[in-house]
Amino acid sequence: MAAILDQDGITAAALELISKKGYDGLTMAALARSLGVAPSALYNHVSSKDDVLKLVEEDLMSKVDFGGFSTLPWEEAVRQWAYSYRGIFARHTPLISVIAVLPVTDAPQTLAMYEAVTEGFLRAGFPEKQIIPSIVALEAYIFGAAFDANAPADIFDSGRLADSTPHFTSAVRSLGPERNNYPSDLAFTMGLDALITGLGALREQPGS
Amino acid sequence: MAAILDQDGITAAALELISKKGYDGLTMAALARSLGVAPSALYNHVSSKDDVLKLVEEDLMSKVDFGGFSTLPWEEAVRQWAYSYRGIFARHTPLISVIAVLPVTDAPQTLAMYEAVTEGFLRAGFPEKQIIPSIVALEAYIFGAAFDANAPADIFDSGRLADSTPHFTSAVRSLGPERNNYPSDLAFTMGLDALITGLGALREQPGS
DNA sequence: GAGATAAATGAACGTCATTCATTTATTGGT
DNA sequence: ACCAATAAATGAATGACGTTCATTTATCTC
Repeated sequence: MAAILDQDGITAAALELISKKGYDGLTMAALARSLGVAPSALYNHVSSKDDVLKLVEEDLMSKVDFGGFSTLPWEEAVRQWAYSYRGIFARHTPLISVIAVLPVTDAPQTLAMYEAVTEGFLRAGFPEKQIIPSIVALEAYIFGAAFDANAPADIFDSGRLADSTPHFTSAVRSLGPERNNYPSDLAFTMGLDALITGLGALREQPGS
Repeated sequence: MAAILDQDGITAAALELISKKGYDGLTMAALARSLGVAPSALYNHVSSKDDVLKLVEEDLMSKVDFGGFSTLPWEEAVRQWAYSYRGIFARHTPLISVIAVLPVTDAPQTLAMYEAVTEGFLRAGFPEKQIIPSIVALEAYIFGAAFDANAPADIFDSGRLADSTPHFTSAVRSLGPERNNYPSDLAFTMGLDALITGLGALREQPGS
C-alpha cells in the first residue's frame, strides 16, 4: 500500500502539534488527524506513544548547539551548550522525565552530542575519569533549570503566610520593586558560572 | 454523615500506595479502594488528582532536612539539605514537574523550608539579593539530580554505535571495569561541591 | 496476472479522571 | 425529642485516551 507514513513524518507532525497545542494536545488521535490518517495506522511505524516521545527527543537533541566545543575555550563552549540545551528543553519539559532515564543506545543524535562534549572536555585537559560525572552534573543542572524556566512569575509569593516567613519574603522582595519577579534566568547564569568554575578546577594544569 | 475521609488520611494513603505500587499505581480508584471508599467520595476533600499530588508534595517537603542551617557551617548545611532533598525526591520524580511550577502560596511546609534556608544564607553573609537566585540554582540542580538517580546502570551504553563515539565510549569505560556503571552519586557530589564553592564566593567577606 | 506483503482502516476494549443526582448519617436549633 | 439543614458517601454515567486486531487495500515481485 502507499506509504503515507514514516517515522520522520510522524516526528515532524508531533513537533508541530506540540508547538501549537502543547504536550496536552499531543494525543495519538490528534497526531493521526494531523497526518490525515487513522490512529491505528501510527502503530505500524511506532510501537507506542512513548516511542513518539523518543523520536521527538532525538530530533530536539540534534538542535542543541555543541559546536563551541571544537572552536571556543572550554568555559565558553560549556556556556553556549548549556544555554542552548536549556532553551530547547524548557519548552519540552515533559520529555525530561523520559530523557533522563533513557539509554543512549540507538540514539545517534544524543550520542553525537556526548561525543563532541567529551572531546571538548578532553581538549580542555580534563582527566578522563572526571568527564562523564562532570557532564552528568551539568546535565542535571540544565534539566532542572529547564523546569524552572516555566515557573510562573508569582511562584514565590508567600501570600497569607508572609508574616511567618519574614526573611524569605524580604529576600524575594529585594529582587525588585515589581510584585513578583522570578529570577530564573539570573539564577541559571549564577549556578552555571559556579559549576563552570568548580568543575573547571578539575582540569589538569598544563605544565605541572 | 460519618467523616471517614480527610486530607491527612488521603495524603497518608497516597504515600503508602506510591511506595507500594509506584506512581503508576496511584489512581483515584486505587486510592479510594485503599481507604475503603468510593472514588467519587474523594472529591469531597480534594478537587482533583493534581490536588492529591500537591498534598503529597507538601508532606514530602516537611521531611526534607534543613536543620543544618541553624547549627552547621553554611557549606555543611547546604550539603546536608541537598542530599536529603535529592534523596526524597529521587523516589518521587513525577512530582518534580508539579513542584517546579507550583506557587508556594498556601504551602506552609515548603515555605518553612525556604525560610530556614534563607536564614542560613543570611547568617552565612550572603547579600540579600543573591539568596533567592542561589537557592533557585541549587534546587534546579537537586531536581535534575533526582531524575538522574533513577537512570538505569546501562544508560551510557553506546552499543552498536560505539565505534562512532570513541572518546565518549572510552570515557564511560574509564569509570570502572564493570560493563555499565552510572556515576549518579559521584556526579551529584562533584556538581554540588562545585556549586557550593562557586555560590559560596558570593558571600560578603566579614571584615572588608 | 497471481500471490505475497506492507500499510491503512474502523470497530472495540480497558483504564482513567471526573461529574452528578441521590441517599445517608450527623449536627444544631427549637 | 423532633426536624431541618448540611456534610459526606454512593453508584452510575461520561468522555478522553492509548492500544489491539481482524479486515481491507494498494503496491511489488515473480
